[in-house]
Amino acid sequence: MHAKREKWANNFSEWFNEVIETAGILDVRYPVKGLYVWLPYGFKIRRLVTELIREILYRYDHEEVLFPILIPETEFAKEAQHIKGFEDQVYWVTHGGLDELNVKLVLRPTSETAFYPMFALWIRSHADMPLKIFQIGSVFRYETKHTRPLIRLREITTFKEAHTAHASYEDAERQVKEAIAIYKEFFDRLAIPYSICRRPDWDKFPGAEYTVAFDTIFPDGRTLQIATVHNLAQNFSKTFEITFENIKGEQEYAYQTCYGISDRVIASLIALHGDDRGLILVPEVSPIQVVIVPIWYKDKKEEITERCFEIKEKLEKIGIRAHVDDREKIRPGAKFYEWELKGIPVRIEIGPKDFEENTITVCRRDTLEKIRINADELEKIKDIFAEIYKNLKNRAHEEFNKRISFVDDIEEAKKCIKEKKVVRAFWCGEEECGKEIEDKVEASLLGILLEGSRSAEGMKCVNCKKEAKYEIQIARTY
RNA sequence: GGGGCCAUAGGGUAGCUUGGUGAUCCUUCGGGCUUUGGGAGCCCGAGACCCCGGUUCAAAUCCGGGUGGCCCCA
Repeated sequence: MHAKREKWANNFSEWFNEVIETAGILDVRYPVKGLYVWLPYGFKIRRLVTELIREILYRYDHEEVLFPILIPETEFAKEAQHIKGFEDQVYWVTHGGLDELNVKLVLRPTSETAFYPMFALWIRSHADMPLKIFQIGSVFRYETKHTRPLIRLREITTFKEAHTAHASYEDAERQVKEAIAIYKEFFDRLAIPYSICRRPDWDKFPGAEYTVAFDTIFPDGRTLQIATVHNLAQNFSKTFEITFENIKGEQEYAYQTCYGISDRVIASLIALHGDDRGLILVPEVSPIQVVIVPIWYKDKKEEITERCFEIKEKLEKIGIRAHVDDREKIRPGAKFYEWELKGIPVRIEIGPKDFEENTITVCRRDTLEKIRINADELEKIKDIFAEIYKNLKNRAHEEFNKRISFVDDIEEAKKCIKEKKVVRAFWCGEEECGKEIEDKVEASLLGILLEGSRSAEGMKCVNCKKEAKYEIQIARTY
């Protein structure tokens, strides 16, 4: 059994905005368009999510750094494709006090042009590589489209970007695969389903040789790009003079990759697991994993409260983040709704009956199922976490798969898109034909499916009917 | 990229056409008494016309501009 998902399914946009505010994630009333305030509860989720990616990146030998937010125009404009891709969406700092600056500064929209002049100084020989570093911080983009909390921001506050340099193209290719593995683990642990596509050339990162992207599917049928991995080859190293002495003693340009994830992970976490009662958090990133609500009864009040705190301590001893909600003015029912809205995976109730019989009443947020267990069997809570994770993951994957339609006719593709589906079809690989597909179905060609794709052998292109080379994914996007 | 709608207490609304003491129900917050196994009841209290300019004796209301929000189409 699960709580209803009617509003979530039918009126997603409203549901999302409401939950973000009422659950205490963001305050959207900050007086600048596209900028929002992280509230304490949202900030805790954000911290746990960034800790998770940090842990994985460290395990894969990445080192963390922090670069300045301002980039001089002279560096920013060096790479022709890059500036072309970003010039219409950067914020400029043009003045220092009343003086006009000689060299204007951009608020970084991404940090390649901040990192790479330093790479040129740091890298001297093949022994300095692979160089793998990352940072977590804000980037700024002057979005002209409709801004949305966590989805389309003017300040992306949680941009987790990694930059690497390598002594060979092969090693950069290996790094692309490693980055994909890192992101797969990250999203898997958050129970977020995704597809992995190689973006078409006309939609790759400005300055990259190619771009691989992770997309998930939202309840309204639109896809959301949640991570990208770029092979930069030698494009940036040539403009930023990042050279190294190779084994043969020759100077060579470095091979580079970069990859990033934004606040959209948290948007997905909220959107994909929630229901009409609010959030449902994956236990690993829930600021409170177990909330304990005392059910007071006349003369037993103090003993029951005491028991609650004993349980909390025992839970903390076995590594569970627990909280006792002992607010006096709010009745238990109101507390239940509030913690459900916030997505706390497990609630424990301790009332007079539990007190007498040394039991606790355990309620799961995902299924709302209530059971009573012995108060000495707290290890069982960990099993319940595992079950919640598994259940959320299965449910999200089912939703994801339900949204995908396999199509071999362009009219049918158009129809499916209209019905809020994500389309998979075969494609000849020609750019002209690909753009024609986008025009015809009024959606974006997300790219060539890299994982879980069907063989294109003997298949025909969905549009031109010539020999197909790849399976592609087409969708309306955020 | 194009078009439309909107802004009044923490949230949701009425008032605006026809300028004249800013109201309402539901809610939020503070205080008090009774309560507590799924959103408690009663009493008392707090809190608002988005910003800048114009018209006017007088602007929430009319006019201009700005900022912010939402929706539809491409």
